[in-house]
This record gives sequence, C-alpha cells and structure tokens, in this order.
Amino acid sequence: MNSDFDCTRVLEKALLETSATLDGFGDDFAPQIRTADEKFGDFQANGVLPHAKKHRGNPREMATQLVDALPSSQHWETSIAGPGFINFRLSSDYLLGWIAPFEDREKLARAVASENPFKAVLDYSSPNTAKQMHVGHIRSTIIGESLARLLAFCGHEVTRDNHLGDWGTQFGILLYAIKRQGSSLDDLGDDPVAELEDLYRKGNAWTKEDEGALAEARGELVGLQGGDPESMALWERIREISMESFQAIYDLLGVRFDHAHGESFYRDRVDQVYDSLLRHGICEENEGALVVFHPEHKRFAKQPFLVRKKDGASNYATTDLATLWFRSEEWAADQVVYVTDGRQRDHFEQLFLTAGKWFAAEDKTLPELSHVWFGTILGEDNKAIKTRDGQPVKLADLLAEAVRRALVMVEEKNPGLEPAEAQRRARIIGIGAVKYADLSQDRTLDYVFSWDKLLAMQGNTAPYLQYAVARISSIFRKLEGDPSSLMEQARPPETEHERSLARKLIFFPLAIEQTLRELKPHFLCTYLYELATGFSSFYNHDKVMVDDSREQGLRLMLCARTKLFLETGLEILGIETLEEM
RNA sequence: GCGGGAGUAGCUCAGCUGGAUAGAGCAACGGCCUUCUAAGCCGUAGGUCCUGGGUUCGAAUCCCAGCUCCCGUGCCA
Repeated sequence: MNSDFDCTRVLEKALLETSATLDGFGDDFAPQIRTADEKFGDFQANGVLPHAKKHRGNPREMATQLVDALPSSQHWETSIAGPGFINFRLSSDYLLGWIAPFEDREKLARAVASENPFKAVLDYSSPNTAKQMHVGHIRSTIIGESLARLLAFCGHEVTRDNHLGDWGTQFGILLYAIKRQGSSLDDLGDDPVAELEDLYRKGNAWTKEDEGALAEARGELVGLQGGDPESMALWERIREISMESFQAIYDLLGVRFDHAHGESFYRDRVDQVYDSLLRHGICEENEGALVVFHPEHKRFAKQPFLVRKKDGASNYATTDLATLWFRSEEWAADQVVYVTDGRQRDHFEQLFLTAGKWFAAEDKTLPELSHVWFGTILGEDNKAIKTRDGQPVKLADLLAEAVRRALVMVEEKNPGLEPAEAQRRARIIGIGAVKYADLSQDRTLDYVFSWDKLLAMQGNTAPYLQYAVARISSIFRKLEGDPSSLMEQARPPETEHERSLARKLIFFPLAIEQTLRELKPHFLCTYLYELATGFSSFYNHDKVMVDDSREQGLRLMLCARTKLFLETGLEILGIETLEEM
C-alpha cells in the first residue's frame, strides 16, 4: 500500500520523527493513531498516555512537549485534549488533495497494491457431490469469494480451488441404491441432484435394516476404490450432474473457481502421505489406526489426529495433508486460506501442527496457513441446520426468493420497465442483499436463519449501498457540461456535509487494511455503509447542481470518488451495482 | 471432565485489540417529496455492556470466580 494513501501512517511517521529528537521520549514510543470522533478531529494519537505511564512522566506535559516540537504543518491542526490525547484535524486543502487523484479504478488499485505480493490459494465453497447446496453452504461460498477478490485487489496472485467432497463412504451406499433401483443417471428428472439425494436416503435405509444390503454397499465402495469401470462411470456422471447444479448457483452468485480438485483428485496421493509421516516418525499406530499426537500441545497430546482409519482407508485428514502438499509443490502457494465452518477448528489446528512438522522433516517451507472459520446458520430451534431431519432451505430457493422479492420492489418503483431489465435489476439487488446480509456480520458469529434478515432491503443493506451508487450515476447523467473540467475547478470542502463525506473517503485504506489483516469482510461492509450514509446525508443537504462552478466541481468530485469507492468495495464483496434502480 | 465460542437498546448487530458522553439498522413516535431517484434525509425515545470481584489515570474490551446458551472432544467432513 502506498504510504501516503493511509493517513495514519503519515501522522505516525511525523510523530515518530519528532519524538526521536526529544530527550525524554525514548525510542519505544508508539503513537497509536486512530480515527477520532468527528467532534474532536479526524485522527487522534493515543500513544502518549501509556508511554507516559511507562516512563513515569506526566502525559499532558509529554503531549505538549511533543506537539510543540512537531514542525508546523499546513496539512493539519493539532490540539491536546483530556489526559493527553493528541487530536489532528486535517485541512480542507489536504482533504481535497488526497481525494483528487483517484480518478479511476486503476489509480485506486495502484495505491492499494501490496509491496510484497504473494501466491494465495483459497479453499472455499466445497460442497459434497450428490447433494444439493442448502443455506448452510452459503457462508463458505460468499465469504471465500469475497476474500479471494480482496486478495486479488491488493495485488496478490489468487488461486480459487473448490475442494469438493466427491469421494468417500457415501458413494458405496449411493452406487448400491442406484443399481438396486435400476435408475438411469441420464433420466433423473428436473432436479437430478434432489433425486440422487433421495436415492442416497433410500440406500441408507436399506443398509440399516439389512445386513446383506450393507455388505453389498461396502462391496460397491471397494469396487469404486479399486477402479471398477462401471462404478467409475457412474461416479463420474454423478460428479457431472452435481457440478451442473452447483454451477447454476455459482453463476447466479458470480462465483468462479480456477480448479475443482475435490478429494478424489488426491486419492492416489495419500499413500505417499502415510509413507512420509511414518518415515519421519510423525505418526504412529494406535488402536489399529495411524494417528499423530502432539506432545507439546496441552490438548492434542492426548487427542489424536487420525490420518488412516483402522480399516486402512484414508479420511479427510489424509486428503487435506495431500492437498496441502500439492498446493505447495504444484502451485507454489505462499498462503493457503481455508474457509470452513468453525466446528472444524480442532481439525485445522491439528492439520496445521502436523503439516508444520511434516514440511520441516521434508525440508520444505510451509505456506502460511489460515483457517478462516465462520459460525453456524441455525434453525428456529437454535440448533444447526441439518440435512437429515427437517429439510433445510435449499440455496437455490433462497436465491430465487431473494430475486422474487427484489422484483416486486423494482416493478413497484419502475412501472412499465421492460421485463428483462426488471429481472436483471432484481437479480443484482436480491442477490446483493443476501450476500451483504451474510458478509456484514462478524463471520465467527452463529445466526438463526431468517428470510427477513437475509432479504432485508432497507437500512444497513446492499440495496442501500447500491441506491447511493445509482443516485450518483443519475447526477452524472443529468449533468450538462464536462465533469472532469468542472472537477478541475473544485474548491476545498467547506460545508459540514462536504467535509464529513471527504473525511469518510480518506478512511478507505484503513478499512481495506483491517479487512485484510483479519480476513473479515464485515469491516469493509461497515465502512461502506458509513460512507454511503455520509453520502446520503450530503446528498440531502448540499445540492450538486449549483451555479458556482468551483462548488459544483467539488461536489461532483465527492460524488465521483464516493461512487468509485463504493463500487470498488462492493465488487470486493462480490456485489454488483446498477446505474439505475 | 477438558477445550473453544457467545452474552451490548424490545429485536438483529457494530464497537478498529485499554481511550474521551457505548454506536447503527429494524420496530415505535414526530417531521421532510412542484428542487440532482423518499430503497432516502432530519429529529425523539430506548442501556445494571450476563453477575460479582480485581488490575489503573481510564475497562464492553485485560485477569479471577460464577451463571446461561452453543460447539468440539478416535475412525463423518
């Protein structure tokens, strides 16, 4: 990130350069620049207080000493308040100077670009084949996509991998059910994946009540794993059918992957994992299974990480290790981000510990590993939505309902709009609403599924942000004259709302940094919402179409920059915008 | 049992890792459309930040104890 882009860095640098010249300050001073309450200023430095405590000084005196020594600047005014806060109020000229250069996406992207770009692999969505996606799958897909876009926007090289659950014991039962029922996979009706799910349920019931059926299902699994051509062909077809149904949802969501190397992709690579772990003495045999213990860890010293079941089969620990190896070896990943449910935290902690030892033993550099976990979507009973009992809402149905509700509003507000255009707007608004509803909440929190929560279109929602963008577009449509030549004449912000909006704009880098640091999109959502409220307030108080060309120039510039930041931020969230709503 | 997450306005949630008088949205109430899109703006009301201690200039945030809910804890992922 460009160092002038983030004002906190500019102020921090100024304070540090000054404090270094002062006798009493020492070299351990941390300015702690934060955004300030608007009534105090734009930024504040809190660092003098703890610093004074540490050095047994008087904080107010030390703050005074520091501020007095600070070279006078045309860019900001300083003041000292309370026990020793240093407040900075940026000058109007500085605000204008900061905002003016961001004429387009390119200039913004260049300011954001990381000095140290790396290769990141994002592992997200990851549904199970032969099953429909339901609301429980929405979080990984949406959060993962958003983080992929964020990393890419910050200049990193991103590989998106859909780690499908396409291999495992369930296929024995499913193949058995298909053969017993004599089903044709090419004639499963309108909703083939629902049909597959149904077949699995039947198969499951049969194997539970009948020993013979269970044995046959196991036989099917062995056959599949042994590469039996007929079984393999069925399995392939199941994968295709599933991918088609997933793809319809991904298309609607605007999600795309570079790869979909599911678990099956690694089925021939797991033996190498056992061999290597055994050779290095990382795993051991225990109760017939191969397990990894971590004696140095208080919990995982006793709680094993199973890498091979006692029947000799691999499990997800094995494939995850093989997958990580592949991503490191073949894709040269510097970072791997896993976006999954929080209930898998133990698994990933053990995976990371094991991988650390394994890579070290193999003398390989371990990529930086991040488990980006999220809370569970709960049913009305406060329990996790389960596929088994009670049908969870299908993801396709949720999205369809979102579009339907948005269409009602679009038609109400634009009577006579062409149906195709109304449909297009409804899709962008409805899907945006669903995505934003999920992304705007801290991902680690559970929430209870609610149509009204996910499909809200008023207040802190995607449509509100999209609406701000649409209103700005409308201004530029109606403008007579050349916007760029008007903007060149812009005077500095003066009115309360001009200043307030400009101030919101300069916080953009902070929001990006915070979101990136924590890999939590809700920080960006909060920022964009505040930017949009700042704009709405400005819009209602200060008319853009005014006679004074310098005043109009500034207001147009504020509109243009707000639009760019909102569009860019929404694009990172995976939310489309509209010229007209 | 052990480990983890959560508890903030009637409801849903923020609160930038210890800062100034705790903020939004929804719901409620009252204003604002012959003026750039009212999916909006302005205002009013609403709080023992689960409870009790502690640490200090200063705590929703940190430490201890307790209460409630949720999750994980060897062959699912």
